[in-house]
Amino acid sequence: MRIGELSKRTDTPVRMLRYYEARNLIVSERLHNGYRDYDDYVVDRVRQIRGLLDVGLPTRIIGQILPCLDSPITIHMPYVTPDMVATLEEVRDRMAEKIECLTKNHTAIGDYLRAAGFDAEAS
DNA sequence: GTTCTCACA
DNA sequence: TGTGAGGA
Repeated sequence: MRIGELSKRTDTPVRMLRYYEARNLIVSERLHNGYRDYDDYVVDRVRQIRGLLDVGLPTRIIGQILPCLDSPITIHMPYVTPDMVATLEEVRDRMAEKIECLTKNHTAIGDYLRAAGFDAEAS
């Protein structure tokens, strides 16, 4: 697919998609006319990138982490810088907080629905 | 109509 | 990262 479609499917500005590519976060082939051509798996890749970005990971670090999250899980850690470790720990903790918060609200809403007699949802 | 690259202050 | 120029 071309960049316009990828943009729609991932809800990411075309501008940012080219930016991610410049940062080596995603790759693309080139059509005869020079247009970028993306494989379907890139859609999930971009969503994963957006997810990491949302939690505060800079593209700089995502570029080093992403290869480790690829299909054949290659735990290849070339150069792990101290600041990279620090950033990851911080992000990991922030995610834990977010998960805890979500779990709490998930439970609360489930309880409410059940109490109101509208449940049917698996907890 | 779509995408491309380069570059700005 | 938004925006515009100038091409193909």
